[in-house]
Amino acid sequence: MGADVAERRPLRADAQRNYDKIVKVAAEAFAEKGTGASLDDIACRAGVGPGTLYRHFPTRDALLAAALHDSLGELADAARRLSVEADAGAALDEWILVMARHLRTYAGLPDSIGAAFAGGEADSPLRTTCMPMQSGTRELVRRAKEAGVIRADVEASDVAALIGSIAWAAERRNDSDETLVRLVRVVSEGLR
Amino acid sequence: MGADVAERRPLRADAQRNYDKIVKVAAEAFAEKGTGASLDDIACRAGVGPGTLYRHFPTRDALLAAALHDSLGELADAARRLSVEADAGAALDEWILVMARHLRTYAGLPDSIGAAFAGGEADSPLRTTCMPMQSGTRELVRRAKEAGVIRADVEASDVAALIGSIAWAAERRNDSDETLVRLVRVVSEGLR
DNA sequence: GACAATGCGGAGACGGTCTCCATATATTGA
DNA sequence: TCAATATATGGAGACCGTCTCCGCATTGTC
Repeated sequence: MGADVAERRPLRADAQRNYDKIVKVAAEAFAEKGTGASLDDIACRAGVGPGTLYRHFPTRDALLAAALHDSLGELADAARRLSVEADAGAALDEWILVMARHLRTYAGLPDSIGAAFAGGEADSPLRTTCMPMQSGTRELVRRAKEAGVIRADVEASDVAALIGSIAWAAERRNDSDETLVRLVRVVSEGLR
Repeated sequence: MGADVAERRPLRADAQRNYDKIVKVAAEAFAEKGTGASLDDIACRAGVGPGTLYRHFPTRDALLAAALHDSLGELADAARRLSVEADAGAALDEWILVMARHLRTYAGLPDSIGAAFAGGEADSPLRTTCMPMQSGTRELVRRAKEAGVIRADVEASDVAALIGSIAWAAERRNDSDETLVRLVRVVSEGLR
């Protein structure tokens, strides 16, 4: 949970302590209540005032990005690994599944990330943090197209949207991982 | 916009007038702001107090169901027409497209309907109103399976979930109808 | 015209978001 | 060690949306 950030000035010791505590509590709250968890409540549970929370994290997305920071690293690793996999089709299939599972970390995550990418704000912290998701998808789709294993009339952004939508549906229905796999397979097959 | 309802007692004349006006205004507001439009604001625009709105429509879903009432009828017609179509595969494909388009009537509609079906409340007015969506999907999937044109390991509820998720994604990205068709095709193909 | 029965409005409680600034704490350098 | 300064804090409160309650108004009926 080392949510340390390379900022202009290092934070004052007490500020860093608060920052870390807030991120830790936020991760728990998001896991429990979904991405819509009350921010004032998170501040309270972290033992700080609302003002403190909002100075460190001006928007909900900023806090969400911080809470997601570590696990997003793992996803970037997966992207690197899969992009050198020999079988481009199988690599894409696995990527889709890994992504879909990842988007179930918190209830509402596909919504939050979808909004961050759809909204105009290009410098949204959540968007920045989730860049590996986009770039990974783009790269793996590119390779799959190059290998001729998926149809040409589908864009990488479509694949990203489909992954998000599958995760959204699975969350809505509280699906088992087994069911998620079934939904993912429909999309994977449909891309062929 | 004949949102008349067969109730135990006919409404008093003024009450019926208010009811109709609220539904009319609500349809506009939902179209403009999505399913999350402010209810107090709808009441205000309809020239009634919040209390009046909440007595007629105890929940947001109840109002949404009333606003959707008419167009849902058209959908039921489509279901009837398609369920006697000779080509069961083509019928299912068209149904998926019709449904997906319908779910874009209001921003947030897939969310609202998804929650109504996922939530425990079996007598939710939105759920009741949207029954044709579920039964139509079930029937068309049944016929397609019988004809052997779609894979056996997919449930009707999976198809319903996939349709909703496509509509969700299309809304998020503000997709053109053309793009929606592309996404729908991926799912249709994936079911084969 | 009078009297139920029915329906209405809007004040206000509640909970969430987010801001502002007087106060408190950490850090620095003499 | 102890100012002096830079930095960070918390919580009161403005704002907005939801939803309820109940004194008052309107309608339908005899």
